[in-house]
Amino acid sequence: MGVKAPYQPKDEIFTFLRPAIAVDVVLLSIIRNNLQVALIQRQDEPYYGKFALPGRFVRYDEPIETTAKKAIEGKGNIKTDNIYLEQLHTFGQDLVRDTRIRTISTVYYGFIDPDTINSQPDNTFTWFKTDNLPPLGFDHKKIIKSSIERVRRRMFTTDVIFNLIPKEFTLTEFQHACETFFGEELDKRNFRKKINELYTLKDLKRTKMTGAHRPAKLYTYVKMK
Amino acid sequence: MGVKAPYQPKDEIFTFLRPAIAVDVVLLSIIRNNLQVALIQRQDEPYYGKFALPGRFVRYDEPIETTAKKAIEGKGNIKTDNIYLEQLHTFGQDLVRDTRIRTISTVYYGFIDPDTINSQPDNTFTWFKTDNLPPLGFDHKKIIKSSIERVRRRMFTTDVIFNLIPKEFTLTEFQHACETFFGEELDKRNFRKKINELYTLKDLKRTKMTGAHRPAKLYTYVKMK
DNA sequence: GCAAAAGTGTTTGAGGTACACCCATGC
DNA sequence: GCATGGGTGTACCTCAAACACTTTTGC
Repeated sequence: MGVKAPYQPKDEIFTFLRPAIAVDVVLLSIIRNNLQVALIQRQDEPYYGKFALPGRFVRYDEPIETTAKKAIEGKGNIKTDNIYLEQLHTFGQDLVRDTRIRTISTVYYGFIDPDTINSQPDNTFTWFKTDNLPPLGFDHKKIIKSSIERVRRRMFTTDVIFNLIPKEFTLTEFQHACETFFGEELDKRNFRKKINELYTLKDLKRTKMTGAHRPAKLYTYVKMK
Repeated sequence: MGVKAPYQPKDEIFTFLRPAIAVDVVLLSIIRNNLQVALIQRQDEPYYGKFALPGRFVRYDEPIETTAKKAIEGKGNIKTDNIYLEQLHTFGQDLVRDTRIRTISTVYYGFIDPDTINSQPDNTFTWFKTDNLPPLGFDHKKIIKSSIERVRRRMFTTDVIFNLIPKEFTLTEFQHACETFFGEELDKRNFRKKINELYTLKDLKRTKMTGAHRPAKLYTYVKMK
C-alpha cells in the first residue's frame, strides 16, 4: 500500500452522467384533531394532475436545507421561520421513479402549527388526512407512512410536538393532539404528570371557555436551555 | 387552483447544472476489544494522501445501495454478503466539501465481523480505533462520530450487534463486545438475563478453552421470524 | 341543581439494578 | 490445592399503568 506516485488527476466524476437529486417535504399538521399532510396537485409530468409532496431539485449552489425550505415556500406561501424541518431518509434505489431523469430524493419532514396555515391567504397546498390519502404520484405514499412512523418514535425524546400545535393551548387540547399523533387514547392524569416532568409550560393566567363547564387554563411552551 | 391547461413540458431539471451525489461508508468492526473503522488512504485530490471513508460517486443507473456495496467491495476486497448496511444521513449543506465539484454525500454505516476481515488477503483498508482517529479528509471525522452515536441508540432495539462479532462466540466475548461498543462495563448476571430475554442463542454443545480455568460454552445467534 | 369538561394522588406491578458465591479446569 | 475465569439467583428500587372523585362553569 502507500501513496508513492505523484498525483495525477483522474476526475472520474466528470466522465459519467450524474443522477439528479431532489428534496421532497412531508409537511404535517394537526388540523381539527386529524394528522394532515400538505400536498400539491402536479402541474407537470410525470403524474400530471396527481397529488404529490412538494419537492424541488437541488441546484448546484444550494444547500439541501435551503432546497427543502424553498420547496414549501414557493408552493404554499408559508414562512419557513416557524417550521421545524428534519431529514428523514434518502430514497435512491428506484432508477425510474421519475420518468424524466434518474432522481435521488432526500425527504425532509416538517411540522407547522395549524394557526400559521390558516393565516396564509394564498395557499396552494391541499391538506389531506394521513389515514385517507388520495392516489399519489411517485412513491410518496410510502414516504409519508415512514415519516409518520419515524416521527412517532422520536416524539417524546424531543420537543418537536410543540411545532404541531398552536402557541397557546389548554392541557386537554395538547392531550388531544398527542392522542391524534399516536393514534391511541391517553390517561389524563398520567399525561399531565408526564409532561410536567418533561417540559416547562408557562401558565398564561388566562382561560379558555368552550361550553357550559369549567374553563381551562391556557399554557405556552418554554424552551429549556 | 386546479389543473386546466394542457401539459406543456418544462423540464427545468435539464436547464441547470446538477450537483454530484456520492456514498460514503462507515464500516465498523470490533477488533481486539476496540471499536474500529475502515479507512483508505486517498490516491486522488482532494485530501491526497489523507485517510478517508471509502466512497464512490453514484452512477446514473446505479441504485445507491449498490453504490455503497461497491464502495467497500472495490477497495477492501470484502464480500458484501455478510455486511449489514444501513443509511445514516445525507450531508448536503456544505457547498465546497469536495473541491472538484459540489457533492452531496449519503452516508451508510455497516458492520463486519472481524473473522471475515482477517480471512481477506488483499485488503487495502486500514483499521483505526474510533477513539484515536488520524487526521481525516472531508468532514469524515464528524460523520464517523454521528454514525457511532446513532448506532449506539439503535443497538438494543435490533439484532445488528451480531454482525459485529464472529458467528461463534462465548457469552463473555459477547459481553466484552457490547462493553466495547457502549463504552461502559456491564454486570455479568444482568447481561446474561437480558440477552436471554432479547435473543435466541443456540448452544453449540462445544466449548472454548482460553487458559487454566473452566472452559466457556460456545453459542451462535439464531435469527427469529 | 344538573350536565359537562377541568383538575388532582395513590396503589400496584414489571422491569432494571445491585450484589456474592460455587464450578470446572490447568498447572 | 490454588489460581482463574465461567456460570447462576435474589432483594430492592424506580418508573409506568390503572384507577375515581371534586371543582367550576352555563343553562
